[in-house]
Amino acid sequence: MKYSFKDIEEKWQKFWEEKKINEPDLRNAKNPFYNLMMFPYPSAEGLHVGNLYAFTGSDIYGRFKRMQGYDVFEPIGFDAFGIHSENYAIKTKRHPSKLIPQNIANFTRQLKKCGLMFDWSHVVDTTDPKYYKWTQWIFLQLYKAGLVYRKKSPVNWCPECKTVLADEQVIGGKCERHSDTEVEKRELEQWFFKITQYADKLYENLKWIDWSQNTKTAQELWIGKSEGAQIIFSVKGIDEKIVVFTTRPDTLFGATYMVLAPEHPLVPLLTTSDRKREVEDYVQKAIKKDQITRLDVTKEKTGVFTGSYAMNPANNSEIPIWIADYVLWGYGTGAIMAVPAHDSRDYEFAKQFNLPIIEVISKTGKPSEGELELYDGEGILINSGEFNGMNSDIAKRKIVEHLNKKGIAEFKINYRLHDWCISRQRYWGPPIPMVHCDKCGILPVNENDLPVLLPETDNYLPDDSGKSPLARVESWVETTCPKCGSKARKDTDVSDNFLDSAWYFLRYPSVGIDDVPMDKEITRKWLPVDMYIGGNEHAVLHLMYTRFICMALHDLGLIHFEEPFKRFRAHGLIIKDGNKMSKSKGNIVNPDEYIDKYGADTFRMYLMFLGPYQEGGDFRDSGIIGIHRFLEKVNSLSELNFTDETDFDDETNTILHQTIKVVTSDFESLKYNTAIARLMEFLNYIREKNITSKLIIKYFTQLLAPLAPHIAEEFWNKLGYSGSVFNSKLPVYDESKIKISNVNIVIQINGKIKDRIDVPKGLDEKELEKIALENEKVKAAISNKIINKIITVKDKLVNIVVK
RNA sequence: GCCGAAGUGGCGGAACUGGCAGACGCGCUGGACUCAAAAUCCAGUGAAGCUAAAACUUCGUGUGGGUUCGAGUCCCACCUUCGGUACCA
Repeated sequence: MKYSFKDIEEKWQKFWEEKKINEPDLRNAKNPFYNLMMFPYPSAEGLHVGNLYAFTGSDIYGRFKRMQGYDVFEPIGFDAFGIHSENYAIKTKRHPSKLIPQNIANFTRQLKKCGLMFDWSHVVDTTDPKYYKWTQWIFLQLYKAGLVYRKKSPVNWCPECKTVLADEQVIGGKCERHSDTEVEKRELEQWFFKITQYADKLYENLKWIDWSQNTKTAQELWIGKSEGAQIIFSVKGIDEKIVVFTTRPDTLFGATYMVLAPEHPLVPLLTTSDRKREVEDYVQKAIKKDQITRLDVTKEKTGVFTGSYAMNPANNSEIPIWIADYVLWGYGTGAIMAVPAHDSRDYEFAKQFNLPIIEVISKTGKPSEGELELYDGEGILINSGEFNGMNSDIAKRKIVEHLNKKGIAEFKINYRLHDWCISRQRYWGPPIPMVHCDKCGILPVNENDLPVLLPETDNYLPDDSGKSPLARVESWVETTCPKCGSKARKDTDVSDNFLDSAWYFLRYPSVGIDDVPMDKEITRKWLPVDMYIGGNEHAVLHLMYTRFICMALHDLGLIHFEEPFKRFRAHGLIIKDGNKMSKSKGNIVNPDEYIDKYGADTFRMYLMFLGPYQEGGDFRDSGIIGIHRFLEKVNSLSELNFTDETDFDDETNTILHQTIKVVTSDFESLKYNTAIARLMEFLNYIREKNITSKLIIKYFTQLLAPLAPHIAEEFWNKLGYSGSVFNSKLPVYDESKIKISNVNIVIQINGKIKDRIDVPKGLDEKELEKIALENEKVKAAISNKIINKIITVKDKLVNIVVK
């Protein structure tokens, strides 16, 4: 019989939808399992193979859990606000409010063909006022908790997007959305979320959360916790202090100069009149320099002397104060003590400007001979007064303690992480729910007045003014002060798209309940998420922001957990012809074509067969046919006359139960490629042995179901079972049925294989040895040699070592 | 530069705690079926050597060393690719 995948897939998709097979009872489920995948941005181009790869792998896991008896909730939604959507709308000259619903409809149509176990009754669309009302509400809760503030500071400005960006959205000095647009620094007043207040918790929890290690490492590096000390340096002849941060207080005696970032506020004060011109010149240039050149490590160091000197508190020596752009205003205190002997950057700078280099750490405890080379490791202190001879790790503590008594040093932990700049000067996002009143200042909108609706306007293009297009919609901007009632103005920025996605999964189970963002009881039942699968490109974006938001909501008593995901696994990337799939490379694959040609089951399995799910794979058409043939063979099983046989020979039992065992554990560890290989082997066996037992076919169908849901349902039905195969329980393997009576052991001489023979399982070492020595090939090979020793491994091998 | 992952047939990839390298699939070769082709089925398929054929021998998991009776797997040094990060004091 022909494998008419089209009919089969349509039939079962309809069945699932009509019977609400994939809609668990969220209030009464006994055994909840929340299976989450990263919701897509609904692009106009439609569903991408990358999306489908991510979804399919997650879906297989969800279906697998379901067949283990869980009530699985597997929702989907659309991350439809944001610059990406808006830029596309601008490009194609269609208003985002018209374009996005079309895209969502198209995505929905495509997704419904892919055999995914979505609960379509709980869809989130971030642009729906019923959703973004609560996004704004979360903003207000954080504001009330003191986690939101407004500050004028140098922020990242993308000249292409014409908006500010958070640090996480600047990739290598370029805009996340425009990989060839350099981000500029602009001094603007913006809203920030105090994510740094949670820096330590974000960092520490990484030690126990069950996430892919590479994701955790990325976050660890981004948060960049470093332990050290702050030390105060006084300035000669001026009543000012310079505070520095260092992780190496043990090298204090080797500090031969200081460096301030060009933006440091003390710079004008420290500059002597004779140096003024040079310094101002340098500062001007440095600030103007774009990020890329400034951060280019390979270029020569530049800097300028201020004319002032500081006192090294260790030995009261005078050290010159310099300004250089290798010191960053955004990190630590924006000033350093430079220890050229033991820091590569200081070393380079000192060489360039002929500054003194004093060795204070050496491996031996004695000064190095010959020309002094950079050494940035640990060691023994020299040239350090009373601390000489001390180990650097002890000296780190002692020196700070010593200075602390004088009140000029303290231990300090610094983070690389910066506060999250949340405002965007764009149109397509939730307006920030704040009001500016001349009398009362800046106030939050009353919660009862939410949502602050995004105004309809055709004049939504961003401009270079540093103001959002919303500022141009006068009628919308005008409002009344929530406190005094007089005329006031709405905040005209919208919030970052990553705020929308920071809490979408909190909303899913409560979709349809409109008086609260999250129903308490349902949230307690379903959250935190049991399994989250997604791309690692969000390691320091979405995955960091969402942890912060949950921690904040937790501390506000709004949710009962601080870590949103019990498990997170990053899937690999699909590449084609050695490259990431992208429009610019012209190697985009449209899943529709393949699904039309081979069916969703084939395409799903093919994607999973490419390689280990957590490592990704190389997309090439040629392999699809193999999976399609496999499913055709599966389909042809339906021509069998099934028997009720339930007693099988040892071989069949062994293969059956081993297959169940291995496939089940492969599903659990997301090794879908080997699970598929196992099922292929099993099918080959069934065909070779002409097995017609209904029971065996049933087990096979169940194991196949998570991978190829449509054909599995069809078969389930053909076997005479009613309802959905996904309401059945996966078979559990029985170890006692795995009977191997004979094992194939290897006989080696000096580690080289001479023969392979079948012996009964469980023979002891002596017996194996005897068999090996009686082997004809062995006899021939060792005839006149002396046996040194014999190594036997039970059920595996005998190795005869001869001279 | 630093951090991480990986390098296995013609290709995608298997190989549990060191113990039969190349599972499974693609491709290719030969055969069956066919007027022929496609599809399907059967057999073979790491390389070299030696054979009429088989048997057999040698080599073989990026490179070079090492540990071990035995290394794709462990250790050291290096090379390459991919990903992340980038003057973070």
